Parts: sequence; structure tokens; C-alpha cells
Amino acid sequence: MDQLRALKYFAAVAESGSFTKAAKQFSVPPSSLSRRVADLEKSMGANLLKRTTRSVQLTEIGREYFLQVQDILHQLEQSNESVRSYHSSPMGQLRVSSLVGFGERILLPLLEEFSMLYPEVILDISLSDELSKIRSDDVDIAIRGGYAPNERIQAIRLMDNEFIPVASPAYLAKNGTPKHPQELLEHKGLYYRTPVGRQSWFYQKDDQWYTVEVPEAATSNYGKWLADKAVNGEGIFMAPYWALRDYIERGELQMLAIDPVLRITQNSDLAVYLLYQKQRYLVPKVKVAVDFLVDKIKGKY
Amino acid sequence: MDQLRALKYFAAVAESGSFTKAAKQFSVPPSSLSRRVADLEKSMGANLLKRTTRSVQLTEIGREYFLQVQDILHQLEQSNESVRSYHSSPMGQLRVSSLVGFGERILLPLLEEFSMLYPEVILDISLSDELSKIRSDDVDIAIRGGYAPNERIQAIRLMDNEFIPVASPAYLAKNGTPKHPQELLEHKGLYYRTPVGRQSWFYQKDDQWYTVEVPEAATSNYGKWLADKAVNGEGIFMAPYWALRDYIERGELQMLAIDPVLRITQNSDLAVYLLYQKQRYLVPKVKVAVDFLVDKIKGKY
DNA sequence: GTCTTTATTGTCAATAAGACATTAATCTAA
DNA sequence: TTAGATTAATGTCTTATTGACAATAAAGAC
Repeated sequence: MDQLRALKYFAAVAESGSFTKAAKQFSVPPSSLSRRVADLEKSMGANLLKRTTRSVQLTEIGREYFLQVQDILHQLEQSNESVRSYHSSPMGQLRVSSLVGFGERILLPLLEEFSMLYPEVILDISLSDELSKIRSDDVDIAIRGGYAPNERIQAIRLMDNEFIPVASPAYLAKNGTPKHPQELLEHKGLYYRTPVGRQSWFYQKDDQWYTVEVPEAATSNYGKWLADKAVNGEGIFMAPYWALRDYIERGELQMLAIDPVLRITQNSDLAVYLLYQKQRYLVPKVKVAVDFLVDKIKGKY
Repeated sequence: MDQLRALKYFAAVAESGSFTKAAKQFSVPPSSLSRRVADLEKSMGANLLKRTTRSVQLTEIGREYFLQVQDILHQLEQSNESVRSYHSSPMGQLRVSSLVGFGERILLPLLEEFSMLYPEVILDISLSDELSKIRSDDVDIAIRGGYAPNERIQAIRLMDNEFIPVASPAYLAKNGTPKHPQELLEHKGLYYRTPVGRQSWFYQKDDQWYTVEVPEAATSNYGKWLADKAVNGEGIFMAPYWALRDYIERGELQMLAIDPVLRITQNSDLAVYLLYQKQRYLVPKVKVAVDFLVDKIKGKY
């Protein structure tokens, strides 16, 4: 018995809920699927599908098996693609997902350059701050502010992601320069909104975390707008250094030396990570993109 | 082409480094393997093996593919076993790995009971404090003092694993009852040795961790011996509550109220976990054992 | 340099999968 | 309620793939 074929048939039937529909995907008669799936069930000694002549449903064990088989087929498909594309030059669609701010300021300009180098790689970029995990059919490369530890995912630390407080010189001249978190209560805050809500500001003292409820001047998930407001003297803004560097160098914003240090999370190790599936590193388009991005970003910010 | 068969052949050749040896495993002539592997390479458009008439070696891409294929075949085999054994009653070999102390005091007595209930399950127990990760061919159930987060592993928290300091009443009468970690410097310590070295004692004050260098009376990786020494009045001993409960109830040892609290790690959430591979929970022998152990242990200590 | 081991290739038989027609069951609609 | 349509299963024949066995070629050992 060609077990792999049987598994593909089974998975297709389970997915579509119909032998006829599944058969069309393979351009074979439904009877072929019927036989192969029956063979499979016989060799397993368990019914995977509940069939009536009109419909097909998974049994309990069938559902469990289907989930596992689906995953296995996926992995195999990816491994095969790696090998098949091994000798070819970088080409095809490359799906990249990135944090919005990072994408705007750093990634997209770099990818222009990348496209010149590898014109046959078609880029498909999605910017989002959502914590979408990179799954098989999701993206090839993801840039995130953290990483889920998973043995199949490779995470490369690209740069620090420490948030620093800034304000415009004019704002500080008018309202004074705060040196302690408590003084911030007299100021205005420009808040960043993440997918999980407004980002609070914290500081730590004597092993105890405190929230600083700075009166809100504005809240947005669009960093540039907040930065512009900060430049405009509308309040104090907290963002990663890499997002603020240009403003600071131009003198439009200046960093505040607040002690104890202000943070936006109680987790200390904030960083930007580049993530990819280990097994896809041998696919040329993935390899050149990972190498390119790491080379251009790591240690440069 | 029966790709799965080809993959199994390829994996066997890669593993044994020989078509002839691999062929024996399948009881088919070497020519069969040669053809299937050649088919595979052709369909992939890449050479997986470097062959001479005398030896076989993996190519770079072949090695990568082999590692992935090996893993995939392993997963598939496990899924199949789950389905195959779905309808059967619990039977066969069950490999259990446990922390030594926990195994001696809690697990083994319970497993006696388990064996009465399920006589057809053959137990294979290994006691070790090593952090051996549960891998596919390793064990069915593992009991550890922590868990590696991994999506394929299910971890059930069985009980607290807080270490508490104890000593015998006679010892305390003679040497005094310490109330602060610093006082311990005048006492004797019975140290537990883990696979990564002697376990140190810590305490925390003002967000700062301090090590307490209690003069060493003895060190061992065998908890019972240390407990006996403690009963014998030879020093202060730190061990998990569940390991000391009997001694304490018999009045042979008593708990020390030391403030700040003594710990054996700077990580606060110490617990004993039962680990198993999610996909193996449907195998009856695994399911009944997990359910049995969780039922008998969780919340009882 | 000969012998042995090992991978490959050729040919034929056995086996398994697919094509196609037919049957049985169930849902839909008149 | 009944006729029609859809869908899964089965029987039979054809085609393709795999394995068996013998022969060949190449590389290392003595």
C-alpha cells in the first residue's frame, strides 16, 4: 500500500468532508480514494471516518489522526520544497511580516535594496503588531518584539528594543524636565496602543513595580503620528530608540533622564527578533533574505 | 512512486551508510533500495547521497533532508501507533522516567498499585535527576522538576516542589534554632548534589539575592542518606516538603522558620511536573497511566 | 594484481493502484 | 409519498510500480 498517498487522500477527504470533492483535487475517481482510505483503516484497525452515502464525518480517533497527519504532510512538503529548490537561485514569493514601526522605518527601505539584488524574489509584506505566530503556510520571515520558544523556529536577535522617553526641547522648556517618575504626573503622555491595549509606563523601585499614570494627551497605534505630536510639543512619548534616533539626531526630540528608569513592560529583555523556520533556511530565497537582513541590521542600530 | 517507502529506504541507507545493510532491515534486495532512492533523487532534482561502489555518504542537502525526514517518519510512526492501539486495552511496555527522590518515595509505591490494576502493562522505570528531554524514543511519561516549553509536550503540574530547611530536634536543642540566614553560618549543612553541581542555598532581601555558605557537613545526590544524617543530628537539610513529610510527622525532623525564606533557586515557581507527548495520550497504556498518576498525586501532597 | 564487497542495471513476475460501469443508500423536491 | 439526483462502495479489467534474481561494474583489502 502506498501509505503516503492514502494519507493524502484521507486528509483531503477529511478536509472537504466528501470523497467526490477530494477526488477532484487529485483528478482520480472517488472510488480510488474510497479504496485507499479503506485500506488505511484496515491497516490501522480503526475507523477514521463515519460514512453515510451522503456525508462523511471524522470519528474521534480520526480527527486526532487527521490533525497529526496534516501537520506531518505539511512538514514533508516543506522539506521537499527545500530540497527541490536547493540548486536554484533565489526566486518566487517571499512572505515577510513585521512590526509596523520597524517595517516603516527600517525594513521597507532595506527591502528596496534587496529587490534590486534579487529581482526574481517577489516580496509580499504585511505589517502588523499582532503576535501572529509564524506557522507553516503563514510567512517565511517574521520580525517581532519577542519570540515564542519553539524548537522549529530560529530566532535571531536583531537589536535592542528598549523604550525611552522623549519630548521636544520646546515642551521641556515650557513644562520643565522631569527627573523622577512621580514628576510625570504633572506632564502629558503620548501613548502607544498595542493590539492588547494601551501601553502603560512602569518603573521599578525596591523590587516593586509601579505604574505611572501620566495624563493622556493622545493614544494611537500609529507611532509616526505620536512622534509628530511629540515634536510639536504636545507631550512626552515613549518609543524604541531605533524609531526615535532620527528625531533625536535632528534635535527635534530629546531623551529624558528619568531615574528610576521608565519601562513599558516588567519583562526586562526587550529586543527585536527575526524569526524563521529552521527547515526553510535552505530555500534560497529565505536564506538570502535572512542573511541580507541580519547583515544589514544586526549591530547597526 | 511510493514516496513514503522511498523515504524509509533513504533514511535507512543514510543511517547505516550502506545499501546492503539497509536492505537487510527490509528483507529486500539492495537493488530495490537503489532504485527507490534514485527515484527520490530524480523527483527532487538533487543528489542526496554521494556514492562510490564501496561507500555511501550524505551530501549537504541530503544530510539536512535526512534529519527532517527522520523526524517526520518518527512522528508518523507514533501517530500510527496511537491509532492502532486505540481500541485495545492498556498493554505493552510503558517507559517512565522520574526524579530519583520522587520515584523512591511516591512513584514506585503508586506504580505497584498501578500494576495490579493493569497487569498487561509492563513497566520500565528509570530514575534520574538528569534533565533528559523526553524525545520520541525515550520515555512515555517523565516526571521532572520543571519543563521545557514545547508545543508537542503536555506538562501537568503535580505538586509544589518548594524546598524547606529542616533539622532534628536534638540538633536544634544542642546548636540553637536559627531564625535568620546569617545565623546559619554557625551551623552545618547537608547538601544535595544535582547533576549540575552542589545545590546552593539562597535568600532574597531588597531585590538582591545572597548565597548562604553554610559549612558543609556532607553532600550527596542520594536524598535518603542525607535525610538520615539530618535525623541523626548532623546538620540542617533542605529538601522538598513531600520528601520530608514522613520525617516531620514522626517528629524526627522539624521545619525551620527562617526569615527571609531560604530557597535553592532564584526561580520562584518550583514544582514537580508530569510530562508526556500530547499525541501519545490516545495510546491506552499512556492514557491510563497519566490519568492514574494525576489522580493519585495531584492535590494529595 | 587478484579477490571480495558493494552499488547498479536488465529482465521478468507479482502486486497494487486506477478507470469505468454498476449498485446501494440517502437527501431533496415535486 | 415518490421520483430524481447525489454520493459512497464494489466488481472487473487495465496499467504501472515494485520486488526477485542474475549479471555487471567499480572500489577497496590483502
